[in-house]
Amino acid sequence: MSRSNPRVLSTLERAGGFASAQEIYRLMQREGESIGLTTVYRSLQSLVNDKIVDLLRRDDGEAIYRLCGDAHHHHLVCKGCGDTVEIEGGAIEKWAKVMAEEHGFRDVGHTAEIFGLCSKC
Amino acid sequence: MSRSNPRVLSTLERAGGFASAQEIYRLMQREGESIGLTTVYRSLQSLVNDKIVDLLRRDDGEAIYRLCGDAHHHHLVCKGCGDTVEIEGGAIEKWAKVMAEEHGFRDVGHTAEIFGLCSKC
DNA sequence: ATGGGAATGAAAATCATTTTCATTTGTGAT
DNA sequence: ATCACAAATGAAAATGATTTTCATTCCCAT
Repeated sequence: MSRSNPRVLSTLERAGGFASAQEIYRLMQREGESIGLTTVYRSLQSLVNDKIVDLLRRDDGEAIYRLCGDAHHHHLVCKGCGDTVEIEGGAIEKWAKVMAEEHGFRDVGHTAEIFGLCSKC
Repeated sequence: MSRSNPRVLSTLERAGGFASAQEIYRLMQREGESIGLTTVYRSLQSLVNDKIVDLLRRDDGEAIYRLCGDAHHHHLVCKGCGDTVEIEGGAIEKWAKVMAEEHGFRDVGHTAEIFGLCSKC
């Protein structure tokens, strides 16, 4: 077990709260921080465990980590600049619950993301 | 460019219409079919291009391919047995559209999956 | 100081996926 | 049938993210 290296979290924040492990590593290197890739991965894992960051996937399958508030929410992501807005998904919660019941599923969770081009792109 | 090897599609069907490239490859081997992993990947890519199968991601980032009907729809996936139900998502379409407009996004698409335990698991 | 557990990181291992490239196959023209 | 050329195939190597190994360093309580 290991605890998160605080510089990793602070770098993720500085990156706009949205980056892959590799990107965070490169960013820290560029800024002259001395850290190993292994530690970046371990710190991010631990942050995910502690539910301080969310783990999403890029289209190519690469893991991206996103700093999150406490509430359950969803993302509106710009395909152009990667800008992300946290949005509320009351409609989804209801939909998921109804669909699950209808098909006899229990213990359900869900994912929902919207992606498009933001006004700037 | 290359066209899809029909045995790949037929194996995906036989697998319940839901499998990763590696699984399809192993399955074909077990059944004595002579095929290369490369061809499996190429065939699946081409099927995705032709919109005959959907490309999703496992939690670990591995690509999974799922045979699909024509209509836009979502999935209810069992975490236990992998069983998948295609469900309709009218509520989501509306939600996505509203949220996008609200934040000035255009050209939007979305993903939404529900996962849980089916009645058998 | 000192002993032990936690943290670190370099290097190797893993694993899915893609690329390269030489070979085979299919097809159409002659 | 034969030749020519494009498409398909697959073995092996390359790539790239992530994980594991393991030896070293740090830190803290005694």
